[in-house]
Amino acid sequence: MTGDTDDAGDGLAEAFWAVTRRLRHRTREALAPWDVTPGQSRALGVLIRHGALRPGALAEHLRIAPRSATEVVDDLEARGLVRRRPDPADRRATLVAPTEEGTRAGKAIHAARRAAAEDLFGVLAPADRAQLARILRTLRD
Amino acid sequence: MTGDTDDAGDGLAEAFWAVTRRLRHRTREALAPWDVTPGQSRALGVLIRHGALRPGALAEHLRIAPRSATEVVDDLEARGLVRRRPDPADRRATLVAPTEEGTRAGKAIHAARRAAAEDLFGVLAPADRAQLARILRTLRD
DNA sequence: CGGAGATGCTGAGGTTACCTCAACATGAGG
DNA sequence: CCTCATGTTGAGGTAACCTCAGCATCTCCG
Repeated sequence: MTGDTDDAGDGLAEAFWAVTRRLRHRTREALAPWDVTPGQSRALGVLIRHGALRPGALAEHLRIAPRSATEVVDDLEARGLVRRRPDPADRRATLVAPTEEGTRAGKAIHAARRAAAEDLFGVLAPADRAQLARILRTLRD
Repeated sequence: MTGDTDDAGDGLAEAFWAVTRRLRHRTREALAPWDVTPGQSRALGVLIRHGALRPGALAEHLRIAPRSATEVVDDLEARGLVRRRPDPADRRATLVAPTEEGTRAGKAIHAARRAAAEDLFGVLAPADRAQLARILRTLRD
């Protein structure tokens, strides 16, 4: 009953994890020059895409607890990549926004991340690349 | 120079990460009934595949520090899934092997992990599945 | 208008999964 | 047999998360 999918399914998951590991490894290397943790770079990316956010909102985007967002922001602020300012609309709240330097770093990081992926997927023939993109989109939904 | 790969490369990496997250999420859910950490299940898998191993050798397979393997083994031993016995060939060393129950749990975990992947990749048409497997193997090497 | 309760941030302190370093027992070669 | 290498583990550290409690402020309702 399952004979026709046995090794295809099995090999698929295994191969997928292997490729994931490779991609993660390259991404990590590509991000090394900026000396930011993956969590920090994710946070910076969110802030650049969304503009100023409260720590709580940032936490939601990152799917971490609000208290943990405080820490990420602390770290990014210590590196001069973001700045806290009081929220004019609510005196309890704080708005976190990338600094000039943070925006620059964030964009460079994004580019490096993309380049790392490009480097890995670059070995594929254009047709395979299109196939892969299509299949991955199917799996994503 | 890069115009022809822009959106393909970009979408690819993004889609790949999205699928990875989905797969990780399902795998985590599938493993929940056993209440073992990913690290523990990896270690158990290695021990089942390789038979008795010294902590140091286990650490190499898991790519963690030897000291950390001691901890993983402690946890698995506390759950009754592995057992330590003196290495007859070297009185400094210890051999770690799955118990009967550990072997059973390890195999069940492996099956659950495979089923989770099968569940995700199962939405693909057989031809797509074959394409994906081929492309992933290319990327892996 | 004046509480009562909700909300936003953060200090304090815990957990997990890793790490390094040093101690101790044992092995192996000159 | 003495020295140096090796295998495991205790002690203690770190990073990235967590919960809980406290304080300031907002919001709404009577």
